[in-house]
Amino acid sequence: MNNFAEGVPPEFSWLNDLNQRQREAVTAGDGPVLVIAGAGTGKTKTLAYRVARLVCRGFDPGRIMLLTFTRRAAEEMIRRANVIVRIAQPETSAQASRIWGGTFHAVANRLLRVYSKTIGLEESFTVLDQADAEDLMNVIRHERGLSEKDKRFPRKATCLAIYSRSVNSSDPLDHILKTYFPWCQDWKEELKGLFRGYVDAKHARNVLDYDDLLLFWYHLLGDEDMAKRIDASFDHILVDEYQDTNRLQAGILKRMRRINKNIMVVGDDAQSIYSFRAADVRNILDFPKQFPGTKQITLEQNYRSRQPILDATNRIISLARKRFSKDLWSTRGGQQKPLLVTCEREEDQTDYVVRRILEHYEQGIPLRRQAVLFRVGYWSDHLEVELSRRKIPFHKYGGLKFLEAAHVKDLLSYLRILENPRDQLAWSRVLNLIDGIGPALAARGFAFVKDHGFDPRVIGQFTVPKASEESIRRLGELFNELASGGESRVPLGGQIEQIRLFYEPILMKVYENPEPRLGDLDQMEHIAGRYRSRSKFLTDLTLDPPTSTADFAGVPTLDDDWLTLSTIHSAKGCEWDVVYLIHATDGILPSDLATGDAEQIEEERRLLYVACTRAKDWLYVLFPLRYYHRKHQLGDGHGYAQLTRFIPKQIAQFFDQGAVAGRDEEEIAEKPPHLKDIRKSIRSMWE
DNA sequence: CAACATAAAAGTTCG
DNA sequence: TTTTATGTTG
Repeated sequence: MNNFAEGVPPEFSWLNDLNQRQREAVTAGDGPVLVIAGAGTGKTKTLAYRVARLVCRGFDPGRIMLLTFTRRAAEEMIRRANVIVRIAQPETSAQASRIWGGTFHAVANRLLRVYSKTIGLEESFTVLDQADAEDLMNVIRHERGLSEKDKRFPRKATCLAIYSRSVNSSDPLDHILKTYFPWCQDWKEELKGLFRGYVDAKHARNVLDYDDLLLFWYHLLGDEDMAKRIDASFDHILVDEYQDTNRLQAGILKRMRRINKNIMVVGDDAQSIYSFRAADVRNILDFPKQFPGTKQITLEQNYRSRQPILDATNRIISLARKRFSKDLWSTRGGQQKPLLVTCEREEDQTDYVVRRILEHYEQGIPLRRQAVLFRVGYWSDHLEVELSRRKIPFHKYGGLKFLEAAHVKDLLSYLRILENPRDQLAWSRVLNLIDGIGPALAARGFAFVKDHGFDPRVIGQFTVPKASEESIRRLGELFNELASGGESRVPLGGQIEQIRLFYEPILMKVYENPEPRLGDLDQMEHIAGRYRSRSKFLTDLTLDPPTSTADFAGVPTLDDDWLTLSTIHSAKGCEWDVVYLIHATDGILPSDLATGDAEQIEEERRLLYVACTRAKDWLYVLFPLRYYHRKHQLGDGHGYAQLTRFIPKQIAQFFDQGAVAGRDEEEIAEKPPHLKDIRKSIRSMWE
């Protein structure tokens, strides 16, 4: 341990920012540590300080691994750690940015590219996103004749879900089928065959899916020498959101720490909301068993929410079946209870939310510090329309992603071919786009390329019907320019430009409404401008897909201000001054799709808990009584919808209650949360 | 063999 | 509403 020069403030001066428990976690010595951190208890801060302290004590940042749930979380922690390091030890040259930080998947990708040779993986492998993986699964499904109508074999998405759960939970297929996919039980043998075919197909195409990233990492560590080598190259491992890791991830950590036992995991069992990804709360509950000698620290002081909000959220979670008992408390007092607002119709809910947003805005809370949360992406549609109409800027997180749009996938397919010519999915996409070429010809075209040593340039010589001759020749020319002379010759931006020259006429013809799609291509080119390497660009897009329009817009200017709309899942780890939870309706939260068994319902309860604990000062829980356009069947159509079952009477009393009726009627029985300053509003019209 | 038309069925949350 | 299997036509 280097202790640097005198005159530097002793480290306890910056450790004073922490409470005693946090400090214990930050300064914990060697060995396994489990931190149970309730919502808003300074989890990010604790991890950032821990990283900073390790760096200050002389650990090489390149030998620290920080696993988080999103890349943004990792970047934020590393940024904060860097700031602290620079204050604590201005003379150090240690850069926290050299840390191995990111999601399990992203770190796996990085490790696997280093060790690819040892496990018989070609370094140029590409990563399939979910849609690609589904498509590939579908190819095998057809090949094996499992798709005839009378068979009613599970659809591609279901097949992949079953496969994925098997991989991630390390449970036997039998058990998975019985528990989660009982209607597919009769297909056990066929599914096994399908999965074998799927694994082979990925191998042949030199691609990995998301699950493979973890699986290959796990198996890489299965070799004892290799495991020792990798173990020895990381002094410390820190894991955030441990409650949302699955068995496979736990297995990886176990194998990463066979010798060195320096591992700290942080999480909150009350916020476990990813069981659909095979996350297993037992991971965090059993951690002390997996790592004997674990030091356990619980953080209970909440720095986020005002006490009345905590009173309500503590009650909500207190109804959960089993949990690590902890009661959050805050020194942030206040009188304002959270609000429970009954709305007559969805329109009333929208009106109410928009009005409150503007009021808070005038009160001095910028849009950036307000957020609207919902269970499922499309439930914000109505609100989005209204926000656009009123020109209130917003960014939406979660829900459909740009990358899933067909035209974006088209464009990326050209790049993927250049990167990995064995990627048959990309080939069939690109070939099918040419008029007159369908699945059969595309397959022959791929075989043709394969017979010529996977050189994409030869596609120009592939014989096709007259109508397609010209197009295929130009495709050959395109690849000729881009694939010749190594990657460096044409910069990524130029590559995309040339591809667009070829692709845009096709796009105009194939899609009915091409204008907004052209705009998306502009944005793709714009993002690509930030990358030098094509391979990095492609993997980044799949491992860290842009989740909102904000990611596309690049660095926002300072005076930009926008409201956040987000699914509850994407809101994890975030906080806002004002939070509006819309559609807190039974049937939506809990989702009708998730009321199968008690465990699923419990998870929906935690979802509500996560949503409510995002709020610092103001919390609004809204639910409309009536739905006209029923996107899902809510009970028996005509009846009234009901408030979520997770806020029964005895809990509702921790909320102030209000109701909103039609547009023209006034609010009834509601105590306004603050006095409206009408003069100020009127005046502000002219500012 | 590609392209379009038709009918039925499923439909979340994310890396 | 979108996806998926199948039927019909050029």
